[in-house]
Amino acid sequence: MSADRQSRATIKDVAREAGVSAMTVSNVINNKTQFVGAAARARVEAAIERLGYRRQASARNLRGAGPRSIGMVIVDESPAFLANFFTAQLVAGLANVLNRADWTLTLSGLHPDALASSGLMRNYDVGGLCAMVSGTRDARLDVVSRLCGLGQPVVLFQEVIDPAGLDLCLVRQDDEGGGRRIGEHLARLGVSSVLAMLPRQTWPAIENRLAGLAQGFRAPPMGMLPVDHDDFSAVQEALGAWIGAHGLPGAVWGANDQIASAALLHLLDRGVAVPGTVRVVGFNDFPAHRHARPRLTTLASPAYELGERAGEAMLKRLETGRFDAQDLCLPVAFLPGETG
Amino acid sequence: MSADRQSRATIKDVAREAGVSAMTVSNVINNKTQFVGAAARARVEAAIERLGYRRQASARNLRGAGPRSIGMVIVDESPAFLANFFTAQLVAGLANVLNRADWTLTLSGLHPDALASSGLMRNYDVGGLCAMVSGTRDARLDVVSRLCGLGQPVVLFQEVIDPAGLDLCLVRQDDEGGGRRIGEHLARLGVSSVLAMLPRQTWPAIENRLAGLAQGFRAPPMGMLPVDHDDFSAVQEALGAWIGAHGLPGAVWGANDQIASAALLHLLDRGVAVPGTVRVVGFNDFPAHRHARPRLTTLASPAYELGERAGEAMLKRLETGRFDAQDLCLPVAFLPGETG
DNA sequence: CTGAAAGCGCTTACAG
DNA sequence: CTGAAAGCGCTTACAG
Repeated sequence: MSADRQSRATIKDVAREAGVSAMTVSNVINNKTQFVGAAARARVEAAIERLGYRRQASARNLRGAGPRSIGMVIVDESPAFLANFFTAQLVAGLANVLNRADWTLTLSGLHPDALASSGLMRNYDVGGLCAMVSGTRDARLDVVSRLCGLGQPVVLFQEVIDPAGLDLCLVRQDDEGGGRRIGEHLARLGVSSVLAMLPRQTWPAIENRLAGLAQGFRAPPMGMLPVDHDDFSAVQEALGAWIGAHGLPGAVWGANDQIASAALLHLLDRGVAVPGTVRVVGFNDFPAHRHARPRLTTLASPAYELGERAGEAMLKRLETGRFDAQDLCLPVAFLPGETG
Repeated sequence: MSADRQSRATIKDVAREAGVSAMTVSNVINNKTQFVGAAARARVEAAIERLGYRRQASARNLRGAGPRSIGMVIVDESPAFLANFFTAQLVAGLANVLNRADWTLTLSGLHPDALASSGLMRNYDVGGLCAMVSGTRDARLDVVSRLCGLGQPVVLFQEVIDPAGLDLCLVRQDDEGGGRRIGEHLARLGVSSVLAMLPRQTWPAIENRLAGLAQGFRAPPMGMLPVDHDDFSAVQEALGAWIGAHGLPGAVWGANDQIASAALLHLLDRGVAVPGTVRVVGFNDFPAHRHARPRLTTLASPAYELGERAGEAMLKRLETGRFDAQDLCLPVAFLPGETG
């Protein structure tokens, strides 16, 4: 049905076809032009074309400088690990940087319990690892220590731990600065009090947003409401109950746009004027929300850029033997909408 | 800073440490239990643990049955190739199936112009290719013929071409059936006329949806309006202009949910009652739309399952030498909302 | 500028 | 049940 394994042309076949040695073919493939005459080069290129030769990556990696692939692992309870827009963008940025440099991206999504027995741990087939890890702080630190124990460079997204002494680089967005920007914005508008709605299982990124918010607002939120952020109705019920007990806040801040959207629609359903009576602000702009009515005031994540920066840092690390910096922090952009 | 290349333990190191031959280590790693005594096995496992040994994939692939990785290539003009929720879900499904079978997923996004000179074409480092290709029909067919020319199995998503004689399997959703379902639904409600809004650069999937719609409605749409589906305002302006010329249709069908959402909001802004005066229906449910008000009536895509099925088909093909079937078509589910 | 030899770390095929 | 030899297709290191 197709060209099978035994019929695949090797470097020797190309060499014979072109009337040169295998070495010369290798030099042509690798663009070591200083070692190859123009005539030989042309004959080799013609032979490659004629035979449909493709270099076998495994053989190259074995003798050469190791695997030319970077692993991206997303450790998450959910099998639909890319469902998240933030993650998908980040992976796209990473893949593009690597591909441009002739590196490959090996993507895997892993349940926390599956990590220990995964091919990622048992096999050596990538030159370095990028990771996005969810779960409790303990679970996350466990994953990180396993990955770092592999003796390969690791880039960790959206995490805050001390990288000293580890072959580790943190790549994250300025969640604290973003929170501060929101706090300042609300303070300037004369908002009296803020209700913060947060995912039940909190994250360092979220904690930083919250810390920034308190700083910028020059006061802590009047309330902190943990919610099941994936469950739209649960978020709304929680807000309803909170308002029943405490009355309307001056503003609701959702730690991400899913929460903020749910809160916004709940307020509108209650007949509360937004932003007249209550202001609503989110975090991590999700393009699908951009056209919802009314448009949510939020912050734009540099997710794609985070992926790019991670790729660049990793390639540089593999080249030089060490990470230039171990903590890269990208700014987030304020995105004024109609709700806050 | 870390265990470097020269310090990586090999199968020989493990063999020496365990007091067995390299062969026995290999047998343990590969679970060929019939060839290894329990005692030897235990000593090998202990040695692996002690040395932190990981099998080198390149060496295994070179001597063994070839690369244990599948390539997923997304050929798209946009560098943010995963921005699309459909694609991201599909990739997640594919990755999970492969990882479970101890295969790896190599992801790349490629601009159409970059394909010819890509590592994908020049190197042999995956056992098979899955592809999602956008662009005009000619451009897409060109990509497909290049991929099939590689002499490796190819799984192609959401495309309709004749796979006869090719080592090719099509994996797609039942776009025609989905369109028919919508047509029947609107006909049953007594809708008099349908305006179809389609992406300017049309796709086989979209054409099939449209064909199904006409069948189910027992009449072609009264109008076909091509729009820039990525541009929210452009979609709205196009609809406004169309209504100015032709009056209100009985229903608007958006070929995808982005278009339908934009159309819906335009109608509401004009003060048109939805679904009272005009019904609105989309296609390819996007979770972020599920909670927009009013909820869009649409169809749910089995995107994650498409990825899973593709992975299963590819693994089976690599095992048996041929695809069981060359055209897999998954059903879509009708998702009634409040707009149609 | 070109080539013959050795070797990367595994697995295959075979002998005991 | 265990092991010594050969070889996968490249690149490295060296000789001409």
